[in-house]
Amino acid sequence: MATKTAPDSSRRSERSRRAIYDAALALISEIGYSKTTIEGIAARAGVGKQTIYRWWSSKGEVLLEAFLDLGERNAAAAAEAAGVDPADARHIPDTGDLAADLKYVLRATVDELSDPAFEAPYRALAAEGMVNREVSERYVEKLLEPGLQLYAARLRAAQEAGDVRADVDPRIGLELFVSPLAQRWLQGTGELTHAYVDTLVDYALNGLSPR
Amino acid sequence: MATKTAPDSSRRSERSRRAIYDAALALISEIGYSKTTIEGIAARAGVGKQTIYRWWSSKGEVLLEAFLDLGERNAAAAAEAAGVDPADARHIPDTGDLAADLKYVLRATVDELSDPAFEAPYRALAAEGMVNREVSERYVEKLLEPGLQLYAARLRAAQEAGDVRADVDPRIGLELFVSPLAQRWLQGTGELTHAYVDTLVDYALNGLSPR
Amino acid sequence: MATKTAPDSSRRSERSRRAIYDAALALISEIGYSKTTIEGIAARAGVGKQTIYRWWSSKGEVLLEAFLDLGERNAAAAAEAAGVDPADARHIPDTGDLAADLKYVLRATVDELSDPAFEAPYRALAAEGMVNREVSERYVEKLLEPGLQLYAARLRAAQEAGDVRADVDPRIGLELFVSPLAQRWLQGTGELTHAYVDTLVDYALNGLSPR
Amino acid sequence: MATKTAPDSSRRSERSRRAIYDAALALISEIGYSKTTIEGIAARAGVGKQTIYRWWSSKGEVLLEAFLDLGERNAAAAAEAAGVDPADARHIPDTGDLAADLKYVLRATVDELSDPAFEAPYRALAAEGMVNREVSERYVEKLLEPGLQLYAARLRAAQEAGDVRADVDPRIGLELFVSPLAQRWLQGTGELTHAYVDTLVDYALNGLSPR
DNA sequence: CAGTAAACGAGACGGTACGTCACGTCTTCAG
DNA sequence: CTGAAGACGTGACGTACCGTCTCGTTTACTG
Repeated sequence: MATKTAPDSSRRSERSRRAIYDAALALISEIGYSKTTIEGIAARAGVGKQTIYRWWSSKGEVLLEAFLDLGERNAAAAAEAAGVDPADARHIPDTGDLAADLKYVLRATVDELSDPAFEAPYRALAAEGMVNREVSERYVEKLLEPGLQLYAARLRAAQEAGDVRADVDPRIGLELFVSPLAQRWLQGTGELTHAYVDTLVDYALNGLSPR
Repeated sequence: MATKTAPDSSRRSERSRRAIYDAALALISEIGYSKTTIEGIAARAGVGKQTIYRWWSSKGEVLLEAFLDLGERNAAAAAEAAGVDPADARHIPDTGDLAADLKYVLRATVDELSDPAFEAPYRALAAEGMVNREVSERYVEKLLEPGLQLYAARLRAAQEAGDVRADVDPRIGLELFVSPLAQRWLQGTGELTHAYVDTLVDYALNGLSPR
Repeated sequence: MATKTAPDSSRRSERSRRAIYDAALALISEIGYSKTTIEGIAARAGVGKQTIYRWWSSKGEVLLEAFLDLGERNAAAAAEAAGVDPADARHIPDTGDLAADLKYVLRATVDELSDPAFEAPYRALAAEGMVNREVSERYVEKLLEPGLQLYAARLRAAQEAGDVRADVDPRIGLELFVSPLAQRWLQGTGELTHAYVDTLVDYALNGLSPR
Repeated sequence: MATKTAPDSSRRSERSRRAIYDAALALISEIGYSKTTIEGIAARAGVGKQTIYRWWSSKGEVLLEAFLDLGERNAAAAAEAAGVDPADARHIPDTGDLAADLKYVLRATVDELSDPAFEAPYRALAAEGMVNREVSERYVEKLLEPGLQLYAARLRAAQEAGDVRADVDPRIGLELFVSPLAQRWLQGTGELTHAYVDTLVDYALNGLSPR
């Protein structure tokens, strides 16, 4: 006794989905999230508005999926280019030197966050997630958590190697260097440089108190 | 040949300002930021739309000022209630035990962030700030920075007492416990409890590596 | 290389046609002509939209045919019920008393026009015909003209009997009592009663000037 | 306890009203009533849609008022051009020869109904009135009735002069020549010529039966 | 203390976008 | 290989707000 007879996803037009993702990302980069409208996305994608409303319930959802799709395609492309198993592509290196490994990855993150093509949609998505419960959950689950898990895994490996105290909770420990970076980027409370993340790693590993 | 003949702020109606702040905060709590409209604020405040547009340029600005005003009134009320000089009201205590002092303040912050009356507008403001340059700057300057300065000051005092290494940059050091809290709250990446902030302070002060 | 590969009418589904006629007439009675949609007819008839578009080019056409079909079925049923040759069924009686015969038929027409089941679709059809050339022609040809011919025939018989002046054009003469009735019904310029049509017949036959 | 707080008509923009009337009539002449949209009228008039919805509730109402306005302006212009009191402008002449007077006026009506500029909107209005109760009432009251009253008055004068039987109801009598004309025009059941209306008048005044 | 200029409440205006509905066409899949 | 089902591009619907622009009406300063 469905009220609205859900659409039949097996008949969905792949062409339209692609075009909508592309249009959404392009518009957000060009004119910003708040000026991007569903009508504008539809027009740019050469698609009827109803085709968007049929499959998504809000602008935030479209953007989230577009962004996830972009991430997947990028990851696949990167993995392919490197001739690497995609499953390995996003690992944090483990050279045995924990500080060096973290600094390497966080420096790369700083560079990525400074890329204007990435920044506009990612920032918009984060803001939407802060205010829209539904987007928030999928955002954390699909985008944020997987990244954090990598850090947690690296910290656990370090614990086994004796480089991190055994009683440290990795899920909290990683926040000492990840969250400051996130906050500076999101709220603009400070500049993002390689030196800054190096300092963060040093402080986090060694603490602020004298040894 | 003035372009716009700026309004004469000496003639501004205090009554209207009050009513607009109240209406804005009420609406954001009741229906959320994105459903709050300038027209709605005006109607609720019993005010003409032009009176809003005369003094503010966007919904974000109205909210920001309403929120600052709320903070000031709360602070003044709290100080008065405590019979304390308002200038002292927001200090971080210095009992000589840095960890205890930080835990005390951060636990209070956790409680404050869990207050629904505070949460909706504050969160909305943070989200707006992430996306709107103008709001962002005033938000950081007026709301975020003053709070961070208090932590920085406390850390500097701790350095003089030898409880924090002399080579630590207090502005970065404070982020080790403040930013994780902020991120969990804004992005919902974990729960906010007193135990959590206690752990944060311990990790931050003592580091993750074995001593 | 046919342009449109016209549908093969020999393969047409009689079941669908019936269902579409029924659905169309039911919807027009229930919700009115302008709120009746092709999509709605298709859904109600349990038929694909294409099945409608294949055989009719507009809502007006569907209605027109549905109505013609209804009329035919009614006539056949009435004739059968009366045990009469259907060809005679729609004749205007000729008792020798022209005025009485006309009054009899026009009174029946008044009753018919007051039947709500008849009224909604018929009125919608008339309105559509006033604005849509294509519908108009078929409407006049199939529905209006046959009725008018009956009056013309009766007037011609009256001319032979000497009850109507020989120089009168029956096609114009009949309008004196038929058109006023039609206008009152269509435009609501006056009430429709048996007394009214009696008066019309009297005036038409005897004229307005003193004799 | 009004649900919608009716608009303040004293603040209404005369400019917009004019532009909307003009746009509506132009569009109906150019592309027909059913293809004319509120959006189209607004665009053509250089007006926001809401300005139309604020003052009218349907396309039919806009057209009706546009048409009434057109009629008033025409009448005023005609009266001025003729140097005549506008109150006299629409009288049916009374030369003492009833048949001649009626033929004169009906011939003029035929000419008017053949004017394409007049025809499209007038016909659309009549059709709308047949189907839309609200429009219908105002249509009859404002457009149809005043015209019919003129004929009724002329017939009453003829009764006093002894040219029409005293027992004839003028409101019904006039339908003998007015309604046939209306029906031919609206439903296209026959051609409209001067000869036709002459015949109508003759039949109506003298009846169809031999004298 | 009147005169007057600005701020005010109200809300109409030209617009943009919303989310929904139906159009007429095109594609898929079951009988 | 027909026909129901329904997704698609299109475009109008009627509504909500936008930011601007008059309207009178307070309100508070100035002469």
